[in-house]
Amino acid sequence: MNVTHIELRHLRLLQAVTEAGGLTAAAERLHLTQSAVSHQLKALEDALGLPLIERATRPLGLTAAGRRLLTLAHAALPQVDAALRDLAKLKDGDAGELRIAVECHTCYDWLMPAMDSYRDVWPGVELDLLGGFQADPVGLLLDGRADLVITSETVPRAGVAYAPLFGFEMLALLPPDHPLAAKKWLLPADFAGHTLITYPVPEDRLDLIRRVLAPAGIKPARREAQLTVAILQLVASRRGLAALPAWAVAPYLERGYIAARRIGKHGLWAELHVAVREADAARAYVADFIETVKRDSFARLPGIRPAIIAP
Amino acid sequence: MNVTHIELRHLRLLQAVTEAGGLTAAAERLHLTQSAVSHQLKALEDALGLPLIERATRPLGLTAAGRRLLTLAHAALPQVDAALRDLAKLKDGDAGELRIAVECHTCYDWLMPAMDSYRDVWPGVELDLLGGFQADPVGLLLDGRADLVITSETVPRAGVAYAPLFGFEMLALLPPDHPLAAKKWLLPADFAGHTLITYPVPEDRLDLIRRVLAPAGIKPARREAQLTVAILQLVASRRGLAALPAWAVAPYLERGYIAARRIGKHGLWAELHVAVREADAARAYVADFIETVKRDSFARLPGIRPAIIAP
DNA sequence: CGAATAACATGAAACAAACGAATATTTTTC
DNA sequence: GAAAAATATTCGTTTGTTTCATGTTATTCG
Repeated sequence: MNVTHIELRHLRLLQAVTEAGGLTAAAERLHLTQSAVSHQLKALEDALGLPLIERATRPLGLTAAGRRLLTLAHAALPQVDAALRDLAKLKDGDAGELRIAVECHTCYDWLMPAMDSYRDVWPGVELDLLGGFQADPVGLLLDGRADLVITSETVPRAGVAYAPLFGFEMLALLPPDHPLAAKKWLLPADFAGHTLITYPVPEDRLDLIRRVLAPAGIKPARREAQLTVAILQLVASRRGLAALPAWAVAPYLERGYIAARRIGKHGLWAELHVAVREADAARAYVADFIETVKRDSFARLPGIRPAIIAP
Repeated sequence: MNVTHIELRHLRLLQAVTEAGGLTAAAERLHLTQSAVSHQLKALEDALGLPLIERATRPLGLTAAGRRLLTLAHAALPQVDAALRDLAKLKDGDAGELRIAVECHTCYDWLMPAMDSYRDVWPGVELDLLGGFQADPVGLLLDGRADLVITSETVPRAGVAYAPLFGFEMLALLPPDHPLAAKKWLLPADFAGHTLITYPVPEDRLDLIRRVLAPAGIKPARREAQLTVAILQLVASRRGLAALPAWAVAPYLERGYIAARRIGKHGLWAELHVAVREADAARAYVADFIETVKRDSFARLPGIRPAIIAP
C-alpha cells in the first residue's frame, strides 16, 4: 500500500471510526463506502508502520498508537474547524438571524444544548425558537416567518433546500412487566386492543400509525398527552403503549421505569432534516448551524445514524 | 479549479510560502515545482472563496484570511509533528546515541541551538560532539567512532547514506573602507596580492581556493586563525581578506564592523550534508535529528537555501 | 522610460492517489 | 454450526496532483 503523508482526512477518519465504533458505521458518517474507509485506514497504518486499531476484536479497540493519534485529532480538529469558521466570518460576515421552527416535540431535548454550542461560536447571530404547533412549518420559511425548520419530511418545494440531520429509531414503550415485553420486537398486531398514547398531533404525523399500523389495518384507540414525561407516566401506569425516539427514552430505560422494544424486526426508523430557504443555504452561519446540530447530536444522542433518504 | 477540502498539506504550503517569502522559494523547500505551488495555493483560495496572499505586490504579503490560516498552521503543525514523533518512538524506541562529528568550524554556531531543540524532544538520546579537526570525518562512521557527520562532501561510499541540509553563500570579507568595497562583487583577480585569512585546514578544504582562486591560477599568501572572531578581527585591522558563510558574519555586518561582498556575480555557494551509516538512516531518532537541524537552520540562518546537489 | 530579469499564472498531459463495486474472508450471534 | 454482520482485498474507474511548456506580470537597472 502507498506510503503517503498524514493528512487531516486521516484524523477525521480515525475520529469517525472510534466515535461510530466500527469501519462500516464510520463510512456512513463520512459519506464513503466501507471499502474506502478500510483502504484509507490501512494506507495510514502502512504509512506509519504501526497498527492503529485492534483487529479481530469487537467492539473495536485502539492500539497505543491509535490512541496517540486520536489525541492529536481531538486537539487539532477543533482548531481547524475554528479557523474555518473564522474564515467563513471574514467572507460572509458574522451576524445574522435564525428563527427556528421545530416540528417534533422531542427535538427540544437535543436542540437546546446544540443551540448553546452554536451561540458560543456565532455570538453575532440572533437565535429565536418559534413556539407552538405548526400545521405547515416549511411554509413558514416562504412566508418569511421562520428561517430554519426542523422537519421529518423532505417534500420538494420551490425555493426550499433540505439538509439531512440524522436517522433515529422509534421504540415502542410498555410497562416493564407487560406480557409483550417477552418479545424481542413487536408486530402491528401486538398493538391491537391497546390504547396508543401520543403527542396531540394529527395521525398522519405519527410514524407508527402512518407507516406501521394503518397499512396493517390496525386502528388502536388514542390518548393524547403534551409532555414526554406525561406519556411515560401513562405507559408506566398501564394506560397504554407509546412510541418515542430512542434517545428520548434512554434515561428512563436505564432506570427500569419503562421497557422499550423494537417495532418490527429491523425497527421503525425515521429521519430528521433541516429546511432553509435556498437563498440562505450558502450563508456560513446557516450552514454551520446545521453542522453544529449534527456534530452535537451524534456526540450526544444514543442510537442515531446518518440519514439515508436523499434530501 | 477543484474545490476540495483543507488539508495539512495546505497549511504546510502556506507556512513555507510565508517563511520562504515567495512561491518559488517555497517550492524549493517543499521539493515541488513553482507551478505545483501556484496551483495548490489557487485551489486552496478557491476552496475557501478567499484570497490568502496579496498578489501584485512584492515582497508578498498575507491577507487577513491568510494570516488567520497561518495562525492555524503555527498552532496545529507542531502538534502534528509532536504526535508523529511520539508514534516514531512507539515504533523504534526513544533511546539511542548520536556521536556527532563536524567538518566545518562555523557549524557550531547553529548546531548548538539545534542540539538544544533536539534534546527537548528526544531526551532519551545521548548526544556527543566529537572535537578536534578530523582528516576523514566520514571514515569515523565506518570505524564506529561517530554516528553522524556534518560535511560539505557527498562522495559515495559503501555503507554511508547522505542527506542534504542546506546551501549557503560564502562571502568575501574586507574592511569597510577597503578600496575593493566599491565593487558589487569580487573576481578572482581581486584577491591577488592580499593575504587570505582562514581556519587552519588544508587548502583543498577551502572552497574559495579550490573552486575560485586555484582555477584562476591565483595563490595568495595565507594566514591562519582558530576562531571566527579572530579572523574577523584580522580582516578589520587590514591584515588581509577572508571568506566565511553569510550566516556567520551577519551580526558583524549589521554593526558595520566589516564589509562583505559576493564572490563572483552569482556568489560562491556551498552545501552542507549529513552523513550516517546506511543501517542508521531509517532510525527515527536519527531521521528526526536531521529534520530538526534543517527546520532550525531555515528558521535561524539568514540567506540559506535548500541544497541542490543530489545526495 | 524601456529592455532584461525574476517571479507568478495557466493549460494540457502525465502521473498518482483515492474511491467504489464485487467478492472473499473473518468474526459474531443465535 | 449456520446465518448474519463486519472487515479485507482485487481490480477497474474516477478524481486530484504534479510537471512541462509557455504566457503574463512585476521589478531592476541601464
